[in-house]
Amino acid sequence: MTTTGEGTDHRAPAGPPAASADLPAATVRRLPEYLRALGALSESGVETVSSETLAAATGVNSAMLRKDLSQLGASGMRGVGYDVAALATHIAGVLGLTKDSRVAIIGLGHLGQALARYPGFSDRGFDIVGLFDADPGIIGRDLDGIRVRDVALLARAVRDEGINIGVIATPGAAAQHVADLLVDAGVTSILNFAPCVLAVPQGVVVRKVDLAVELQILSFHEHHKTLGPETAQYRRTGRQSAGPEDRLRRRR
Amino acid sequence: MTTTGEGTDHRAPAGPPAASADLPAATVRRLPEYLRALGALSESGVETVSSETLAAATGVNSAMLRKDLSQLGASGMRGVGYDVAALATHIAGVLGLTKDSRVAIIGLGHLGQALARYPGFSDRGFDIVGLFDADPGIIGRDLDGIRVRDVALLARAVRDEGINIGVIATPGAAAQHVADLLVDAGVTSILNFAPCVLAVPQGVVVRKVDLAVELQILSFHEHHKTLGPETAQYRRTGRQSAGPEDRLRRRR
DNA sequence: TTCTGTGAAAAGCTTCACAGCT
DNA sequence: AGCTGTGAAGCTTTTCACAGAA
Repeated sequence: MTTTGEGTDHRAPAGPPAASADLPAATVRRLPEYLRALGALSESGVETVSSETLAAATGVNSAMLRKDLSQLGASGMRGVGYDVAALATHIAGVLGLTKDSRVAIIGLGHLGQALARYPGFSDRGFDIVGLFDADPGIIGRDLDGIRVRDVALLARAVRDEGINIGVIATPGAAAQHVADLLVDAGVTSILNFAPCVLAVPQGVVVRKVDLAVELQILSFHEHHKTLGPETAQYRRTGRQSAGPEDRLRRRR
Repeated sequence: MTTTGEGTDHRAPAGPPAASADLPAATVRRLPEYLRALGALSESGVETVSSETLAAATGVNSAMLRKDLSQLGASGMRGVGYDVAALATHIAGVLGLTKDSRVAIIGLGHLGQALARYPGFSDRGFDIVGLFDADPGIIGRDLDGIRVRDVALLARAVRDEGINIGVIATPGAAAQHVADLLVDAGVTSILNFAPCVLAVPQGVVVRKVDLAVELQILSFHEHHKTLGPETAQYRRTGRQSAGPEDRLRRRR
């Protein structure tokens, strides 16, 4: 996503600070991983880290990590590495995590409830400010201090409460309707857990997570393992060296 | 999004018949989507479908769909399209869904419990046969008829009960240990929801789903919303999921 | 010396455009 | 006519390999 043939030929000479907008999609996908690994390092008291070490902690190639970071405008110190704290701050800034996002979850079946209570969201700067469902049996319930409201109130809540991310955890049949409500109310970022493709206008970003799809992909690999004994080469999963760095990771 | 340990495959030298093994990773990722759309079509009574229609239902380009299917060895009828039922059967076969997989979920916090009850798993041929946790307060509980067992019993259960997929939904700190248990017991397919990179031997496929990562990617796009929305790229409604995000696009 | 930043090459993925079957 | 199957082109992502800063 967001790719442009950039990277090398930045036309205007006097390059400003450096655009962190318009990064390659593949890079953006990896930034949260880097950020998480940096957080772990920071908690261990590490102050600087080499691309090699950080790459190992995130499962990528070190050259790619360096390229990602340089595209971001971040910079390390040759011969030394990257400053853990500064880099984390920089990445958080690029990801827009400096201000908390306001999230609504629509659909509070088992999955929606689990998402509502998932500590990883609030831990990483996402405020869950609205829970909505269409089932009268669920509306009015309290989940960790947030009351579930009728989905009919969604549009107003989006506007009044500054909600800018919608998480759809409804059954597939309701998902498009909910997406329409969100989009009409002005939400332009949607995370969709329903097993269906959503139609949304340009400018609205939808990311889809389908848990069953993940299992089916595993099934494929499982099914084809018997064939080509060593034709398929799975890179990266293998450990390269019981490096001293990976054993650390304590409390989140 | 999300993925880990994808194959970088080098095809075997001479390609005899037409293997459905060794498909490009990108193709494999789309197969479950095709299958879902075919299921929906089938329920609507549709018997044949064109690549254009099926592509629209899954949010991909029709040429790509055709290429995916031909790589699979499936074939349509020129001038007509694809037989819905036959194609669904074929894809299910390639994905190895003809025999049910046996799944264990380790870690039954909110997320694990939601996964244990997620109907999309059993609906699509995944039997959840084991639930494991380390917390005595959870061990012994019954979730939809399955009793949560002590994780100390995991290895034996894997062997005795033919478990071939492990789903890790523990906190990050416990995930590597659980992965080691699974691998030692012979599991070669792991779905990891814990926010950490797992080290596993070659041959073990790990897919990672990190819900917070998805939100952070949305945050990035939300944060960088600006300029040039004048690139009509996908007709009609927008695109879906981890699709191309484009913007500047030179004309040729 | 160590380790970053980056051209250049390689690999992979997607789209185009059209030949050719039904 | 309608639609598939596919070579070729274009684009993106990854990896290599090394110049050069600290």
